[in-house]
Amino acid sequence: MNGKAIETAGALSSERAGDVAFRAMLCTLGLVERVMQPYFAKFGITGSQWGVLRVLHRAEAEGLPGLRLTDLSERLIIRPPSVTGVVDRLQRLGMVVREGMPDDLRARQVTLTPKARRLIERMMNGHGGQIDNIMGGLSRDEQTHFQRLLLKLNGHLDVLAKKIDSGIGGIPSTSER
Amino acid sequence: MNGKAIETAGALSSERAGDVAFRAMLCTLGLVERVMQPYFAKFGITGSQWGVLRVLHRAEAEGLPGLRLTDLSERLIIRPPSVTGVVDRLQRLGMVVREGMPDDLRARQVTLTPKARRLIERMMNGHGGQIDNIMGGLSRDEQTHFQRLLLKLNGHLDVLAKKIDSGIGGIPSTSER
DNA sequence: GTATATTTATTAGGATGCTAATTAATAGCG
DNA sequence: CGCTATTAATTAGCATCCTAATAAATATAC
Repeated sequence: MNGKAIETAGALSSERAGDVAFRAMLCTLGLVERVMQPYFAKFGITGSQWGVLRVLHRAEAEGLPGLRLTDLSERLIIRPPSVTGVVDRLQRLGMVVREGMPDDLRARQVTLTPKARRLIERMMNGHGGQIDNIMGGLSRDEQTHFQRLLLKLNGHLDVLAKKIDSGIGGIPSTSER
Repeated sequence: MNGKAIETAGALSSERAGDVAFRAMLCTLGLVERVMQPYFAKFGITGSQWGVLRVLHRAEAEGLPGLRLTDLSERLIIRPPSVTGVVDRLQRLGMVVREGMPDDLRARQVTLTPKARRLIERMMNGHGGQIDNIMGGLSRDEQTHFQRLLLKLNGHLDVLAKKIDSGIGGIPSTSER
């Protein structure tokens, strides 16, 4: 039940801005994934795996030696079971380690290995160029504006998502809106 | 190798606009999917399945009785094998039919069933409200602007994606940019 | 006219994401 | 203290997406 309705985002003149924007957004995201994929493949990992490495790298910069699966779940905005899978594969690749935590035997801390740190170092170099490559369709000003709109939209979506998570509210059905 | 590196899109002040925008975008994608999923589930289908139904509905409006798998692949911007899967499940749900084409025995035409048309009718009613719900984080003007930026970025990404598809170019490696 | 190339669709195998249900450990309440 | 509720992580089962490899039919080339 993973919804990824990507469609070419042509406007039918009769449609509202929100509608077109919505479809354009899904379309954009599909394209971004498609363009990024070969890039990550060159380093032998996937985009999701890079996400984990990146978050762990950031955590280190914050002074944290590692993160629990739950922390990763929160920072990556994916559910715990999904984290388990990605971390499993990263562990198989020798990129991370799962260590039991003394003070809470339920939790496991995920830590980067030296191998992962070397990879991150290597990837960080070309990363800016790759992003520029992707975002190059927009001018600097447009990128800034785009960013502002995205962050605002994200704030809104975050509220919606949290409502859904807490079971309350969710989505107003056709009849009650 | 499906890349979906969603991360919370916080800006580290030291980062460039493109970088933040890029992460915000991935983050948005994740949130949109998460919010849309329960909505589609209420109708017993997934977002991807809705994508197919919607495209077929549009095709009908264009006077086409149905579309080949390849046409769906192009319009949905997903690879043919993925289309096969989604259509399989829609067929199992009794929403579409695969018909052999007389003039080209390789191709199969996918057509909506009356059941699908009834569902589409029903979904179309609440759909605008759902989109408004999602896009409501932005004002009308912002939505319009957002749309403009997205379409522009899409044009750019389309070029990149086509380059990758044709094997030419691809991604400039770290050293050659 | 036959051999090769391209197109259409599918299968096989891997990675992600989700929900629901489980297991184990910690917290909290009476 | 002991029973219950919550939290952390995992497992099981679906649905999507992808790439690579096949099978079948059509197009093209010589």
